[in-house]
Amino acid sequence: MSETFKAFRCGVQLSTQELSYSIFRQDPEAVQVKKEAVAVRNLTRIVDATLRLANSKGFQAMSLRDLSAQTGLSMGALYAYIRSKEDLVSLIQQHGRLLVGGILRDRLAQVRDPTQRLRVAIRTHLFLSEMMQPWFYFVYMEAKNLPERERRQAVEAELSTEHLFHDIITAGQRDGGFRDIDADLLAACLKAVLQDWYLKRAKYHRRQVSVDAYAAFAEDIVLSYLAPSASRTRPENRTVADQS
Amino acid sequence: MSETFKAFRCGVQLSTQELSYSIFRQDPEAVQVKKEAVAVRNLTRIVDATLRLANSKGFQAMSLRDLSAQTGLSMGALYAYIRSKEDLVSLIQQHGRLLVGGILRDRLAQVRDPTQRLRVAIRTHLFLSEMMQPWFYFVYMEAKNLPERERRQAVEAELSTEHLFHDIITAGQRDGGFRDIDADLLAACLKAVLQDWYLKRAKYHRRQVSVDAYAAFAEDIVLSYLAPSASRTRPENRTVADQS
DNA sequence: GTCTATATAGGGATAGAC
DNA sequence: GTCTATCCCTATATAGAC
Repeated sequence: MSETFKAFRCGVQLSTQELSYSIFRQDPEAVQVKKEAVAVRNLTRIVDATLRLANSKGFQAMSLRDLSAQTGLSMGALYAYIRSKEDLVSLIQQHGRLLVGGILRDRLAQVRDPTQRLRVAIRTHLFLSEMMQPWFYFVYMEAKNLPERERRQAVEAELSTEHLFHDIITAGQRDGGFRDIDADLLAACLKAVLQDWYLKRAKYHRRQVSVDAYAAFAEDIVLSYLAPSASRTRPENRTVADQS
Repeated sequence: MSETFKAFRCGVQLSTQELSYSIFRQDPEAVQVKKEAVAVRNLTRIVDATLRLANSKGFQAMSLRDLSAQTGLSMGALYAYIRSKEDLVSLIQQHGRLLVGGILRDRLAQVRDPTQRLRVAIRTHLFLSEMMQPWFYFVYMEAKNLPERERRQAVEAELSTEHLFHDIITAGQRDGGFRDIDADLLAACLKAVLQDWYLKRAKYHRRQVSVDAYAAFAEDIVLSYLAPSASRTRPENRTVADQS
């Protein structure tokens, strides 16, 4: 049986606090405040407020005075944590990608069978975006507004997860019994479906669709499309029970 | 055989010029310039430049000075065509929706069979977004930055096309032989796949995927998922030839 | 109808006290 | 480490000439 979101969440260190800690550790010359406890606490506030404000009105439209009000820090204090407004976007994107990418790689390293790899890739991607929805939404929406260098990194990161899907599919076509379908297009569409989960999260929440249900659906549509004509994949039994 | 994009394009009046004409006709108190030829020509320039600039750096980040430079109109002249920067977004969204929505409705009114309706809905949606890609991209990306009232209209419009897909699917489940699949989820995923076409257009262009090929793929994956287990839908024969 | 010149506000960023 | 006060620039929007 596949892992549920509840189980997944317990085994993973991923939050805006982790992100802030990563910024504090790796960019010491960007963060002037040296006391770890204070720095991480306030950085976390800054990151959370930035995601909240930018996701509701856009990053450009969010002023540092808005940010100052939301975090409880003064304008001057903000600049003890960031070098500039632009710097803030870069840090959030960069370190978030570091965390998320690492977890996805770790999870997949343990699986060999193409069908299982596809299932794990789908679920992990969805679960990560569920835990960090504001970050995923932010990166997607603000990517085009970044300076050239950062923008290219964002596009590359996105393509690399698409290539991951693509490689799993072609591997399955070689030796997993998958049908001979355009792997490029299928990977792209799968990516689009997974992205919809965090882009339209409010809609799915309103309809009471759980991330586990969405994952099961995504797996089913892709795997049954890839399965040889005669046999359709049966969706796995899933317990709705909540014990993790 | 399904209609190709080339054929579709010939039978449809849809462009930023049509959009500008719609603005000129319906918002006479917004546009101070009264000579139709001049007004529509300059409005078209303004709309085109706005879409270009906003889609590359974001609407907020685009200044009216940028717009002035791109259109060749002075700051003062711009204000003979729009009441404010915010007004500009509203007009573009509103009138675009009017045009696009009308065409989609017209096309579907002629078809009864659920399978054919689904095909036509998919193709029409893709073809419209192909003809007006900058507009679709703009509306998607800037929706969340709109004032409350406009934002709700944008969300409603999006949900209404999703409901359209939903209704076709459930109709097909009643009397078209479609499998009993969660119609809500499938409609949502189909929408996501169609949106990916205009959101990631550069990627598909680079890979030389034509809109006709993408349409065929989208139809195939959805219809084969809905088809009863035994029989898979065969993709229709498609000519690659260019005669329209 | 279109231009130049200007009013006015709000933004990012910094200086220097505490 | 954090605050207040301030600098300076750019943005939207308008006035008034042509």
